[in-house]
Amino acid sequence: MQLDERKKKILQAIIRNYLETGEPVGSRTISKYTDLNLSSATIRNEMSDLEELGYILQPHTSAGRIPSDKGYRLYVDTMLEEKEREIQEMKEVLIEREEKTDQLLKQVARVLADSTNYATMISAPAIRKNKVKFIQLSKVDPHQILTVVVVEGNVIKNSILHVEEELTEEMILKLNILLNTQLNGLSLDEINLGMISAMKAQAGIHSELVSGVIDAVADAIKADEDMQIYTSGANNIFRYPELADQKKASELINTFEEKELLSQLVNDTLSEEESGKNAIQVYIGDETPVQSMKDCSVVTATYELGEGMKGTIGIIGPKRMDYDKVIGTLKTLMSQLDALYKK
Amino acid sequence: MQLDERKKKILQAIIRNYLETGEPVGSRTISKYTDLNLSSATIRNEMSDLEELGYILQPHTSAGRIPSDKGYRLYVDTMLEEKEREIQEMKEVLIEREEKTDQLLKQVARVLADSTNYATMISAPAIRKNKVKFIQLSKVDPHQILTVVVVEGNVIKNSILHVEEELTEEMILKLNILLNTQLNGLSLDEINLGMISAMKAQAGIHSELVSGVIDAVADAIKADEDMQIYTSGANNIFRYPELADQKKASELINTFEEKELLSQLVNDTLSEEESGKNAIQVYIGDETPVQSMKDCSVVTATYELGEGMKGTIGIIGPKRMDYDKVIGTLKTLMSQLDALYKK
DNA sequence: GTTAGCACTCAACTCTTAGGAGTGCTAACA
DNA sequence: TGTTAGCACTCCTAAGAGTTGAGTGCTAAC
Repeated sequence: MQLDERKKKILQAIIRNYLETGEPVGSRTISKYTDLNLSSATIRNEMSDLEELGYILQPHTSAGRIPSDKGYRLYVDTMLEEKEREIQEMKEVLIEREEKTDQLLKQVARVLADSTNYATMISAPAIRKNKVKFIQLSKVDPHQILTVVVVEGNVIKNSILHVEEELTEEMILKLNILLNTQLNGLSLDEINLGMISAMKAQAGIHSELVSGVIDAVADAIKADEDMQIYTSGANNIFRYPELADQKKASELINTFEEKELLSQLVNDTLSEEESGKNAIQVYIGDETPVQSMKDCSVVTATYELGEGMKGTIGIIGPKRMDYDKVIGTLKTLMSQLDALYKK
Repeated sequence: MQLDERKKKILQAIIRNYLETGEPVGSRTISKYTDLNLSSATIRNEMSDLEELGYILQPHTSAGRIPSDKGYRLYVDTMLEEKEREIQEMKEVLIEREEKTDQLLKQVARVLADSTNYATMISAPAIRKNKVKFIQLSKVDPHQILTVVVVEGNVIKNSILHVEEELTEEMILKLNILLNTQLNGLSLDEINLGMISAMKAQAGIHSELVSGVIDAVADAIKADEDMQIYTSGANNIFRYPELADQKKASELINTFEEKELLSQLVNDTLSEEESGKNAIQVYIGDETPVQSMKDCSVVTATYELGEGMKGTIGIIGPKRMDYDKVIGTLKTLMSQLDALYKK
């Protein structure tokens, strides 16, 4: 059996209707509210075919039909590309120029959640491959040394090291020079054991301090291992009865709180994106890398804040989410983030 | 009418039983499962009195009784002080010595949530009154100056300032000395406009840079304005049917996600604590400063990480939470945090 | 002051019923 | 051959009736 034009139209009508109402949709509804001018009986025949093809399914006999994951997939893949979206006006006001990236991200998550009524997440830009740009030790106290490491993209990381014996200013200057000349411009992969022991040798009695600093550098570069993820609008899931029952809600809420699980989503999106796919990914039902979201759909997008720092935005909602609107909104948002950092 | 010893015992029995089961408790239950040796009829009379006194209430005629807020309050205030708790063994292993305070706090929240089955929150130590300890400017790029500010308690804050014309190393050294001599040891309140303009005058053409640095200092000190709060176990609320209905759950989840609301709780706890009250606060029902928690009980405690840096821990659960256990756990935890930072 | 007994209340559960939405199938029509 | 009308059938849902059981309040007796 083939999926002809009429079947596609009917499928589209079913999905549209289901997105709106959340109720299984019957043949009579389709017959009445489309311009196909077909009787409900004909629609029934077609629907029967569509079910056989796996695009829709019946929750139980004598209920209407609801889209299957495969149906949603088709909808998202083909029907959507027909018309490039009339752009959803984003409340631009809310995104003021903010120096602090994390503040900005939180705000983006919130605005998105407010305007879509879905749950949202956003990951801070990953900086995995960045290089050391600047290292500075300073004496804060007789026994405390402040280490500051700046990596490319101006991500700053610092820590305080405790030293047993007081260091002279001169010694600190020397160490500063040593560290900067040795490590500057290197990424984490490039700093190997040989280099470290050579540096330790040069540092003489302060070799311990050197290890401390190296650790700090390593920390700074792999800061994204415990990736920062901001979420908002988790309570929106209660808007959708199919997600609001206790078991599912509890699992989802948990996923949102323990950001570790969300990072799978981020990683998956980033790797998909790297492999040349579209910047916007749609995961429907079981396609998601996060188990607890198997009853949801997730739309993710990759954004870039210049200098190759990439982050991920995700919108999590019911399978019957308004794909049109969500994808439109994400596109707008991405171009705005882009514009923001072009400045 | 007076609350005699026997009434107290019956009230206690009612509350205990309700805490366990979550179901309204009837006279017969009390008659059977206490050592009072009274018939259910007598208990009924007493219960009727207790209801008149406002300690218990009936959800509807012909249901058992449940404790009122007033009843819980009495229970927490008096019954609990009788026996100082046999200390709940905390999974000490989980609290490893962690350099990073925020990591530690996250872990504490999680452990608490796991071991109590309630939702938990923990606020990072406030550093409002701390003083500037160290300021350092360094040139990262020809046009980028890194500012590092360390305040007491070793909280470090940094930002990158953009400058139009390149500064010489010498100039930076001069600015460093100027800033450190002027600002060292001052708290935010003590840095006034007069000082700032005096410093600007001394900085000459680099007065703009000075304002930048001052801003950074201000940021560092009032970092707690957007207070860091970590939460865990929000999904535990689904364990308690009386909180798990959609409306309440949605509100609670939202409160947990938008940490702003929780900060009211933190502030209230801190101010109560400052006014000499006990270190552990119990908010029952309407007593809470956070509207959305009016169907919950909240137990909060203040902890101290040395040097006067105080934070708050909160446990949020149903009114029928196991007050005994929660308070015991909090006490243990606080002494452990104490020990941790005595080291 | 305590207790036994009894009538009464009310939520919760079960069972039944009716209604309605929707399907699948068949036969007739263009 | 595709489309349609008609009809029997399924199954969910809501509403109502009846039953059960826990629990109360009151009274009278000990």
